[in-house]
Amino acid sequence: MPEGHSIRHYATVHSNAFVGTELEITSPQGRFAEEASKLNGRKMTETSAHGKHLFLHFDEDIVHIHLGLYGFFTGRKSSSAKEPGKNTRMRIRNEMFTSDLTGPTRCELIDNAGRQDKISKLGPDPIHNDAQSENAWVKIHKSSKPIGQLLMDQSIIAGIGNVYRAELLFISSYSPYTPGKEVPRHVFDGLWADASRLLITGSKDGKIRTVADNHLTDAEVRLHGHAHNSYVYKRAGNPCRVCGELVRAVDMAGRTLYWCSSCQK
DNA sequence: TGAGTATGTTCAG
DNA sequence: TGAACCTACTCAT
Repeated sequence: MPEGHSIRHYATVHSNAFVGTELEITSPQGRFAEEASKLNGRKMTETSAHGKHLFLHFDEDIVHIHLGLYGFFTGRKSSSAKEPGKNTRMRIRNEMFTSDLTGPTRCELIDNAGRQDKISKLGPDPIHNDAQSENAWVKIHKSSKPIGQLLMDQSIIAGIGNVYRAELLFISSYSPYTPGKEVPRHVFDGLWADASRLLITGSKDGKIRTVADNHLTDAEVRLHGHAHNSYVYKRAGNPCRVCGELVRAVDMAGRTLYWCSSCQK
């Protein structure tokens, strides 16, 4: 589920497993083979994340990864790691841990200037304690595009995807169709605070969890930890957890937006 | 077995 | 705005 929370999660996992140790780096699929051979045998020095972009640092060389729609990492103890599949773009391995990367939109070797360039095109990331929410507010406050579209724009706020977009707007009881310039400051502040809280919670175990316990059904409570619960995301045609009205799915700028027209005025 | 779908980005027109 | 990219999974045939 590659929204900002998973990227932060992967940054932490790779930092804990690999930083400071000598690594075996390969590209079983071959599409990262040249770069992998340059990194093979070296030490990872740090990891960082901004929005949906992950950076694995090897001194001046940095692996920039964007998972896109399908990309994911599989992590295992090296003692129990299987042979990599033919689609494994990159395998990172030391004595203790093995991480396989599959299906990323981007996996490339860049330098620090390249990393700065990527980050400069992104808005503030609510998962960072020192993020400047003011920069996002200024852009939203000037825009006539609907807030549902603006929240997904990575150059305004980095890290929010379709799931968090739908859930954040539901939690705020706000209509996704309100133009950005008509969104009051206190609503924006609430959205930002919730985004920050939910992204940080989600990054701890790499899962999106947005529904308060008192809004879960008994069956879902029994499945807690296994079920993928949401208020509105992918719940089109089902009754809203709060008011009972049917959740809607509509197209907004090419992406499916889920919302409750009764709760979100 | 094949079609359809998905948490995203980029580029051509 | 639509297509392309990339992979895994579900569902219908």
